[in-house]
Amino acid sequence: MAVPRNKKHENFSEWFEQVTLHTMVYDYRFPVKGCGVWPGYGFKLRKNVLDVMRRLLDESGHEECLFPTLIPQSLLGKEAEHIRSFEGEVFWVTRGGFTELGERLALRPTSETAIMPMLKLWIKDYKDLPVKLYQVVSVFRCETKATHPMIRVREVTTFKEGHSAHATYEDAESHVWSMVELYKRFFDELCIPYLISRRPDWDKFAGAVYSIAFDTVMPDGRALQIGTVHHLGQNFSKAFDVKYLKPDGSHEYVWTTSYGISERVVAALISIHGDDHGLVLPPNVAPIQVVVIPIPYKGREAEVYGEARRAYGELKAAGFRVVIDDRQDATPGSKFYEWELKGVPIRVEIGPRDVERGTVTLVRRDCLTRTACPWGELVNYVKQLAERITVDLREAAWRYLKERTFRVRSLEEVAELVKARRGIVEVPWCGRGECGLTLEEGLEAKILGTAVEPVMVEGRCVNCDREATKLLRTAKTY
RNA sequence: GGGGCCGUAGGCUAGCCUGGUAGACUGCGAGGCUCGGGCCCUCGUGACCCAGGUUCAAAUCCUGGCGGCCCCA
Repeated sequence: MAVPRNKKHENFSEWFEQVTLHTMVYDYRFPVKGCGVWPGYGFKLRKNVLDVMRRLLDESGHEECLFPTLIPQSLLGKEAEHIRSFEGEVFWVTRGGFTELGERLALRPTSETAIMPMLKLWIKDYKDLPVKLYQVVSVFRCETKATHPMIRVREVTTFKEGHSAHATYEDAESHVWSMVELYKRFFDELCIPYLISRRPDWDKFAGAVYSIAFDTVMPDGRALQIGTVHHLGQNFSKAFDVKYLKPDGSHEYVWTTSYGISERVVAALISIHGDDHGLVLPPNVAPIQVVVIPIPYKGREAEVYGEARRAYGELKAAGFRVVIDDRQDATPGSKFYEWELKGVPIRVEIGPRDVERGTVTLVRRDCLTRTACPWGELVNYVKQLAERITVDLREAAWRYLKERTFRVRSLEEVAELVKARRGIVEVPWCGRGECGLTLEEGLEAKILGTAVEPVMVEGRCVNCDREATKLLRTAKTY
């Protein structure tokens, strides 16, 4: 493959598009703005990531469902605030064949308004609660601003949206925080670091009481929202008239929540771990975990290929996703290059030297270091190496996020850091919306919100100099 | 919302200013030679985003569309 070793930090956009294209993870050449294709290798990666999420949701009592893509205008518009925030970027289907439709149909921008009328049919009394469901679908937003492959698209192809309905505010509230915990476990498994913030009131999900969001920092220093959890209160249940019968015979509207992640998680995974050689994938989601490469030498071919096949067989039997690259028309060097680009976590090399010594050479993708492994230990070594790589990737990623998170006390400092796109900046804040909005405008940056975890807040609001009560996070965003 | 740059084989790109035969590298196919970090050689294959306009002649100039990148608000 004729790929120059792209410098990830020199031109991140280009690196991302080139690496995902050349590894067949994602092809952004489809001729519709903001729409990309997942070829086989990328689809497998995406599937492995989704399987982690499915496992976590299924274990927590969710049921996977599937709702229609088309939502009639009358339903989409039922919750006033909700529609107000989306209406500028909804794709509308107005015609079927040659005839105008009686009612316009929206390509769902998210599914609250498709799910609520069904909950109304499904929920009768308190025994039907809570309802916990999710679906993985495409959602559509006609982005007016610049689109970016996988990061800001018009068809979000991998929207995992969870929805729940509860009998009380408190039940919904506790569900919100248990979903925050679930998302933490999810990102931990993918070795993706995050900051969790309560979004400011002016930027919460349309129709929500409050929104909790996960952000990470990309290699160009911009923050990327990778997950959200919303407490929707009774806003949707009132708009859609979803009530349940209480034990005392009275009726009450249900309390709902919703929470989502998208292919942005895959984008974060690729961007955070990747390097100038290409992808670096955590073993648990890598489509191929181990590649075996024979290093033939004149006169020794039979032994080398034989031992390589033996290694392949042992690893396969042990349950690894393993391939053997025994192509005879490619040199070992070019194979190293290709499999590194694809991010395969562990490479097994077997050459004449290994045959003589009775060893196998293992190379880890993240740091490219070699170790010789005795034959009897192969499966154990690979297992341990995979765990080691996972731990090291996670640590390196968290170290990176910490290096990219700043805590300062003055307007000058935050302005400088934000303008230089150094990452996420935390500042003391009085908690008043007007100060937040003034900051957002003055800094030309997004206010991500306030730290969710307990933090010591010292100092005075960077905008108005009142006593600070909260830690405010801000950054340039996607 | 405003401004700039750009679109040439599968990938990366030269040519465009100054209109006249589209060239390299890589990939792909065949053959030979190699093989512990992208071997090499020969032959073959394959492209001017779309629609108009100007012109004897358009990849090149003009207008519009579609698509991409960057900067500013």
